[in-house]
Amino acid sequence: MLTKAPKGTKDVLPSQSGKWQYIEEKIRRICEVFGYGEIRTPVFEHTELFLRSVGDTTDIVQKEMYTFLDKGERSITLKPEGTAGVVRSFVENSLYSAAQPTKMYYLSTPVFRYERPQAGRLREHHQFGIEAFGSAEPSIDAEVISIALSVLNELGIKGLALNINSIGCPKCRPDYNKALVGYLEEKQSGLCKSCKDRMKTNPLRTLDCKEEKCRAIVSGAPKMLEVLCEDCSMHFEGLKKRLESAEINYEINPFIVRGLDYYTKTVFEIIATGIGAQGTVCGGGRYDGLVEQIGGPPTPGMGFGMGIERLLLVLESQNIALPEKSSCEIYVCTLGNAASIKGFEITAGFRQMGIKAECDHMGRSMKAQLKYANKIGAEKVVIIGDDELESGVAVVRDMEKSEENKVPFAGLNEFIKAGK
RNA sequence: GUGGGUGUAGCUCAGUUGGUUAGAGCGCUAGGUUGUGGCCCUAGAGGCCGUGGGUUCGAUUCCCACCAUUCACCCCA
Repeated sequence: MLTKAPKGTKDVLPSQSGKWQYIEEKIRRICEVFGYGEIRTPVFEHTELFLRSVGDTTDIVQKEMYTFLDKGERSITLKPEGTAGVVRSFVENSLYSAAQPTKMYYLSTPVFRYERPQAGRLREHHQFGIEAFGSAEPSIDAEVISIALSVLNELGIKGLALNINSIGCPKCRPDYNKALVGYLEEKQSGLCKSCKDRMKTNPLRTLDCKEEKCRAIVSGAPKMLEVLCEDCSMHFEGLKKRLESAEINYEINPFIVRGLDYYTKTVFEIIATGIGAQGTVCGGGRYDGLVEQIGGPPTPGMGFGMGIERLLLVLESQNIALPEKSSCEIYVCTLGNAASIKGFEITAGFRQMGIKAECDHMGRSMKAQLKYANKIGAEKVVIIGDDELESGVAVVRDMEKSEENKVPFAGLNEFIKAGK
């Protein structure tokens, strides 16, 4: 137990962290191009924030949060999603008083949910996310969605499906809910138990029930898209037009509703096949009432979350190899104590020039040192033994070509630099 | 929270129809040159056969429980 990471958590080992860094660099560049600035918010927030934003009837809040009392008796929760903290910060720091829109991203922020782990699901995972405040125009919806797609394209991922839908606004959704509940009540006897509950608490959620019998019933239900109010309908049309003009393929999926209460109008998911049952790599939507609900001025918002671990699963399933950095440019091989000291000095000199250099720390034989140098992918090896110490001239071996040169100690830096 | 699968070396896995010292490949360490890597050869280190209980003369093997892990449901990134 002592030497076991908690259930649903994973170490990112040095052999893997290069992939993370590569992805993160790509994402940062794309966000910059789109004009989004990075925001970092705390790993934990007041529990109240999530109750109010995510919604206290949602599964996330009801059974998945890591909540505890701190020593000052405050109820604290490890963030179960990325948006709430950013909204809180937006309000707290009065970012709404600057020129709008406010466009922000967060990267590899840890997110916690107490769930049973499975393929593509962890108790701690990491998200890249976008939040854009202040614009009610579908233009920003299209921009946010295209950021997600840019990231996926840039990484060479193929064959993902963009699903979009509109779930209306406080003006039109109540009417729809009424119509939906009316329809469901007629067919009530055929519904599963949880759908019967959902009819009362959150009827929209029946739309994405996985039960065969429910799906059959729900497929005949009235569609939100058919009863959107004028405003929502125009918004959705505006989004579609912009996606089309950017040649972004999408599918309208009236059954995606999302499990967080704050969504309005646009919702979307980007779905991968081939990484197990949890195929949603990216999900998000518009949240026009959220800022106000948290105590800020009425401010529209739009955003998404993307799971880094799921992204890595997709890359793996599509056999996309990410470029690896060369780990060692120069290995300094030394024989004996005096040479070891000189080698340490020479290694330090290389490092000061920004060259990736290593030396022996194991007191190994020359043969073993060369084996090791080969194993870590050293491009060149500088060899220093008694002869070299005496003459002040080192042997520089090119590992790939198996060629050797004699180079005076004083000229080593120049020689290596010239060879690069 | 519910259901199924799996737990033998660092990793991937054999194996014991219940019987003395539990195996392979890879990896690791050393050697095969007195100062030269990759290939090859040799040797070595490394296992409470997940944990606890039961059956038995005897359990890593059979039974039960627990734990871990994995896949799926619920839900989500």
